[in-house]
Amino acid sequence: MTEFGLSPIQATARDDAVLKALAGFVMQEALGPGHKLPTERILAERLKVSRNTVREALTRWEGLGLVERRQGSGTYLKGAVSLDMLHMPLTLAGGNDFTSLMQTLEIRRALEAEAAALCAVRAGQTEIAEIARKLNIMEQAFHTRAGMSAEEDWEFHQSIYRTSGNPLFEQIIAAMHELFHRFWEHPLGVRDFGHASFPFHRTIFECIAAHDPEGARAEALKLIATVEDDLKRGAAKLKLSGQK
Amino acid sequence: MTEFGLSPIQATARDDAVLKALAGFVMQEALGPGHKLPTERILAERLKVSRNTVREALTRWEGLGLVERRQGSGTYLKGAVSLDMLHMPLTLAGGNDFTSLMQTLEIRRALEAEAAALCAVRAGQTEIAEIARKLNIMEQAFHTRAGMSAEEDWEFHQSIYRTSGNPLFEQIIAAMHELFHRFWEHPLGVRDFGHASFPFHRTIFECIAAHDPEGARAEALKLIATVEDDLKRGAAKLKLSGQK
DNA sequence: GTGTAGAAATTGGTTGGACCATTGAGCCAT
DNA sequence: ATGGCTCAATGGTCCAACCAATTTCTACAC
Repeated sequence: MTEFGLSPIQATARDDAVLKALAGFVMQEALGPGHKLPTERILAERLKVSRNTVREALTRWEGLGLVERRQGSGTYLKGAVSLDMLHMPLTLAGGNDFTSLMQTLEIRRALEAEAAALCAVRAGQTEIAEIARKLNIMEQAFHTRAGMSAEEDWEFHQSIYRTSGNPLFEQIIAAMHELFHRFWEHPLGVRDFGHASFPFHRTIFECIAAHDPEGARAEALKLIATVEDDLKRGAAKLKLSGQK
Repeated sequence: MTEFGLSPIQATARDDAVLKALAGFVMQEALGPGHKLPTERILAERLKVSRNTVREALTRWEGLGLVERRQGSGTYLKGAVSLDMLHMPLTLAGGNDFTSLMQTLEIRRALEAEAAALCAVRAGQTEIAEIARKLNIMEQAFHTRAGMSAEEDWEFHQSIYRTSGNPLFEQIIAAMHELFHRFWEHPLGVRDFGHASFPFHRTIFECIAAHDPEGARAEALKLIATVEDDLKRGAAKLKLSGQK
């Protein structure tokens, strides 16, 4: 079954060598997200490779979302980097129809419920306070801006994923989120999209604060159900065009 | 709610333009995995960009596992490419420890249960027959080879994901599966890994055939639980090294 | 004719140097 | 202080080579 961990050694692997050295440097210097790392020219000189090679290596990290390049400014770390890191690029094919939207929600339904349950189990006082903070910000934005609180809403959810203790939840759900919003270029649908989900944010939080995993799971499912409902209503409203 | 579709316009985005053009070319020519795509030099000439830029673009695709470069031979497609693709690089920090294994299982627990439930709802006679076939193959392999049936086991599960009607399940769980097995370089753990999960394959199938979504979900959860249990037992068995 | 070793062409990998576009810091006049 | 200016630093692009692995072609021996 196992395909032997033997990777066919490549005669030329300067890129990887550069990345390994750079990862070592990052760990040694204890650099974290936001920190700026050496100039391409400096790296090229220090590592005794061409600047072009350095660029290809950094391009890989950029593609992995580990690093952000700002022209005229520098290259900055965007995530935690360590030597023993596993990268698993996943490419999802999408379609622009109602079905695809629903499919992203089916994934979210499964993951969101599990993350909420895990969060309820593992959240400590600090994490609960943080989630409460995000919840208050979101509720306030919701009231002052009459429902326009997508940004704060998303941050509230993210704090839950993080507290689940499993980084994969945040990464995968974030991908679903992006996939969903990429198809949502046309807000022709329901005008008050998201209103129905509002009350469940607080009920989810209360279950988490009470360390009630099954309750949190149930409330998360209810929340997703309202979104699915909104979506179906929107699709029915304009079932004239773009159905296929 | 939307965070303003205004993406910070980037003056320079030659790389992306190259990839977009190349994706269009691949679709137009109906190229699939294994096919060879134009030389870097030719692409540079045709697209009126430097070969260097072409290389950075291809490096991105290579990092995403979409393409494979063979020096002296050419660049070959390794996966399906379409214009509307979402690339989601998953990064799992921490390396070779027990925690990472468990994290992939937490994701599988959520998705596997949901997929089984959806499958029970949506499976028709044809799909049920196909799943039954895979189940029989797997059970036979299990008995004749004394438990070594990982390949057939996986195919059985895949047929369930496909029948769920949502391709995202198969893609994401496949990623988790690969992630899991990449950590599993050391079968030092439990000798009869997977034995405990065997009976639940048939119970899951029976629930699906009976169109019982909640039953299928429950059985899927039991199956994952046995795997988690095996894993914990294996970890306890060699808790001397590599625990951190 | 056939097979094989070696030359030649092809192709990705690397190098070094140059220039452009953007950013940010310092400076100066208002 | 503020706004605009210059100017150095930095990432982005381009070019023209050359290196290394692979493939293809060719000529020679049999």
